[in-house]
Amino acid sequence: MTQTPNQNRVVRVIVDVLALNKEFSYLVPEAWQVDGRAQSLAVGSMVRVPLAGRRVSAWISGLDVQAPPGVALASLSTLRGVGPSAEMLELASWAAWRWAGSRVKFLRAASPAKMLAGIPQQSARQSVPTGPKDVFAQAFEFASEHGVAVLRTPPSSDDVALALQACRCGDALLLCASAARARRLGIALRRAGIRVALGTKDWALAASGVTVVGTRTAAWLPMPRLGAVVVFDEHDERHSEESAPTWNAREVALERARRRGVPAVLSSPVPSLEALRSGRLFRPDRGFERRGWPLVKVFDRRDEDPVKGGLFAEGIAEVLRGDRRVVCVLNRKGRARLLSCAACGELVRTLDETSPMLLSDKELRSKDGNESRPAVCVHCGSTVLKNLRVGVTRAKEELEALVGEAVDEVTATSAQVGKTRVVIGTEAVLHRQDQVEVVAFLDLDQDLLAPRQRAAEQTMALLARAARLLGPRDAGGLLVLQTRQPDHEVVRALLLGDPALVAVAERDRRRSAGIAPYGAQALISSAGAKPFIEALGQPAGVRVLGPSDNRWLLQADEHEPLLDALMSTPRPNARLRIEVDPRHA
DNA sequence: CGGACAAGCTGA
DNA sequence: CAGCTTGTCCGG
Repeated sequence: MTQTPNQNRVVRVIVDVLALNKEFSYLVPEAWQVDGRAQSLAVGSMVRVPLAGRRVSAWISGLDVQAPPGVALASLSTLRGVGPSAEMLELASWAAWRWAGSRVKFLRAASPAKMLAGIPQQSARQSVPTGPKDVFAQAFEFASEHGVAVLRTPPSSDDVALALQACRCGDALLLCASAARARRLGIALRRAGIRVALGTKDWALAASGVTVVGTRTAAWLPMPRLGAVVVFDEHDERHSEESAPTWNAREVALERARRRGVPAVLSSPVPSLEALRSGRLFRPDRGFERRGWPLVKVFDRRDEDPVKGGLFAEGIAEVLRGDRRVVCVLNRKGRARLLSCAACGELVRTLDETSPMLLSDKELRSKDGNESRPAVCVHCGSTVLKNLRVGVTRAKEELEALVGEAVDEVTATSAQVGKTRVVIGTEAVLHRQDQVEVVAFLDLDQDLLAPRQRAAEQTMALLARAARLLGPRDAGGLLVLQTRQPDHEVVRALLLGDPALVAVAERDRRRSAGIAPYGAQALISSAGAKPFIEALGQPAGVRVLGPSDNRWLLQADEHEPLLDALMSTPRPNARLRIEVDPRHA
């Protein structure tokens, strides 16, 4: 078989059909050779192709390929426009492996929403004046040499200064956890004279070669002259996609930086273990960091009169009354009730003190059912246990009585912010309110003891958000915690302004449980789980646990053997959900 | 995914 | 047995 050497006679494509994990070959129409369309075809170009009697969108994955033998090829239908670069195609393939998902999902994220015929390139690279030789500069210096640096900054740290530091390396990819924060940063950078693409709507601008600011989806924007990566609040769960594939923007950005050989800086007031494992930690001096966290006041509720002790600790009224703006947080996620001893105030917990036990049939039982004992306090032997659960709505009434004025309730569904001086709500209230002087966590134990693997870490993240709302220590804000666990590492970390305490405790927990980043897990569920597990067999280095509740858990010491096995196992013709590194397992 | 085609079910 | 539903296969 002969082939004309310089013309794209046959091309390979990835069709935009989620369930089709296969590539196809097509002929380039003769007419395209004449009018120049054939010459403008590139890997990543978006086309339409006939497939099984209909027309579907597709990405070119290979030019000038050998035609497969014995197949009558159809021709490309239309040239739609510019698509992701060959580099982004490869990144999408990597992400499909990393999160055991469809490459098509990632290619869609990397493609423009509106079709473009071409991209004009920006003129010369922008220069940004050098800044002070601070800890930001040190982190970038290290990352330029070794790839990744982790920057532990206090909650109210300066995003713009860090972003400018990144821009000194060239076009920067700057990922934020929320759209509001990304917008604020983008506008500030534009004001500083930096050319900025803000979010996926600016795909064409990004492709022309500028700095990119956005939320997790911006990790997929084209950046022909990428010079540095910063992930702000890298610990924030909003960097992870909730639905499968559950990809994480920090990991995608790191891989992108690694492939380009550009520095990546992960910044957070409470760095994740994933971050701490991927690069060296940089932080400002202890005094500076402490001053970046607000003042903390802990109400230790173990010492209280067990009969009188309601939702509010003795002495908290003085803090909540007055003229300061107050936000009270009471999370009532989950249905689990929480018991405490009416005599000594200790919480009723499992022997390892990690999760609450509930009363069922006059017996205490752990949530997983593995542990049970008579309804007696293990600390003092009292048989009188009381329910500590109070919902936000009732708490609001009690709070109104306590402070002697009206209190607004703010929930995730109520769109408006609270108008009263004192406001109460679930953690959603921390997203809504502004200009707050006191944040009081009325029941921190509920968060600390939540039946989730990462409860301590998530609580710390929540407290960091509250701390950001309050501002640095000299702003005069106050963080109030009501707890029966004043010695918990989260509480101590806050009192000392030292988030490392949580990281150390969490590291030990995860190491012994074999959870990422000290191991790899995948949760297999839905109707197709059973046939999939059967087809998977027993791959080397992978442990298959379950089924429990029709879900299987796969474990491995490293990601590679697990992900390779997931990728090479054929998918059954049924709904299948694979969650790599699940947050609750 | 969605069309094609085959096998299975229903009703008169 | 036509006419319809449900299942399985496969696409260039």
